[in-house]
Amino acid sequence: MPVADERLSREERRHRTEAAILQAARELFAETGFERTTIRGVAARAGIDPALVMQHYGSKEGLFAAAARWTSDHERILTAPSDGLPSAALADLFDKFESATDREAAVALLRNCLTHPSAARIMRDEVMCERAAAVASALEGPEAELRASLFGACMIGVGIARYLLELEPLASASREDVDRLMQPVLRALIDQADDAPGE
Amino acid sequence: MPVADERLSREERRHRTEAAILQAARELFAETGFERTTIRGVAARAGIDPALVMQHYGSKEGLFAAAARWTSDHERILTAPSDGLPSAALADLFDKFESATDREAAVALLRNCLTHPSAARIMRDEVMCERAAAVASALEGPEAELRASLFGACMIGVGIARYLLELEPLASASREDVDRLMQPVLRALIDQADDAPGE
DNA sequence: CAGACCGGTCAACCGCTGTAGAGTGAACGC
DNA sequence: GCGTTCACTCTACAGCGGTTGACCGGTCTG
Repeated sequence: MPVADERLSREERRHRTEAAILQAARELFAETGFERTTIRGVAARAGIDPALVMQHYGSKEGLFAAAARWTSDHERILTAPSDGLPSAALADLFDKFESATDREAAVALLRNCLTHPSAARIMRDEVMCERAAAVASALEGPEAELRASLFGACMIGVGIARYLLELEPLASASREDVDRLMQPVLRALIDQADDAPGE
Repeated sequence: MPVADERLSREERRHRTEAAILQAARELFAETGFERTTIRGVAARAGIDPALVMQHYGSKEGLFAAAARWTSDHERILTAPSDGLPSAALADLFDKFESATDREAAVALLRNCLTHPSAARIMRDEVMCERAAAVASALEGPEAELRASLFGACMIGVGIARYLLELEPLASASREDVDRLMQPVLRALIDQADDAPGE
């Protein structure tokens, strides 16, 4: 008894089970991390046989790679005016972690990026690196790259504290309040052109 | 062949092997995380028998609890004047992660706090909660707790980006540069008493 | 309609890992 | 000196988890 006992075309069946597996995998990777989620657990949640997971994704690694994708639009940051950059970056973060469709995948990636090699690689090379470059290009003044790094670091910190560690009162605060309070924080990194290094 | 083939008192031997086990455990927990660290691996690195680890620490959980301790002096933050708070907090972070003795334990805790339940608990309850309270008590104006949360979030972010993900150029930047650039950032959270919520 | 095709299931393998228990020899207290 | 204690080792167990290959039954194609 796979996806449903309706009579469906092969193609349609395959598509639905792949989606079911991916959904289950995302949930478990997000909740308990890579090591503690088992193929059997994913299969059970998806209501299918463990071997089927292997058939579709090859290995647990392959499953994770398919599940923990970070779909990001750098344009939103690139096209933002310099003084709208904090809002744009925060909105991107909020959208991702409060979207019904992207949340699990984003949490799955973020939760594992400290302990799982390939998650760390994606996080470092595909997410942070490109975003930092986008931010840096928008910054003026000295040490643009370093300030962009710190910008990214603060964003990671807020994401982890709010959505993974769920520290209060940050986790329950409204999106607007966080946005308002973080604005001057991030702006401090943008407007440091005058505070030249002490040479 | 335990600690060394010298002839030592039992007490001394016990003490030395416990230290060797703890050192090996800290390194591995810090490098590869809790799940990928095996008792056998720890024992091998310490040059002793796996069963000995169990005898000393009871279980893998017990070993981790002993290895990932966060020794922090909140006084440094509590006694800091309001405008010296950023420096104090950053200095505390730097000291911990650049100290030869504390680094491994701190990395071990931080690396596992997203995937390991007890590490998450320590991080949330013992580290962040107390520190946030200390920071909040130093803040004035509305939303002190929320601003303290964000303060902590940024600190976590910098720690993770610099010492775990090792994002460049942040990871290689000098302590002084990071301190200088982060000062106005953290100060923005402290000095927001006037930007009252929009009511 | 017959044979290939393919999504799906079942049962099993095999290596690894946490953990337990019996045993050993040197250090300790008397 | 002598029995006890204790750090330490060896061996083994039991369970789990990723992965595999044989098999089944409905769907597709000519």
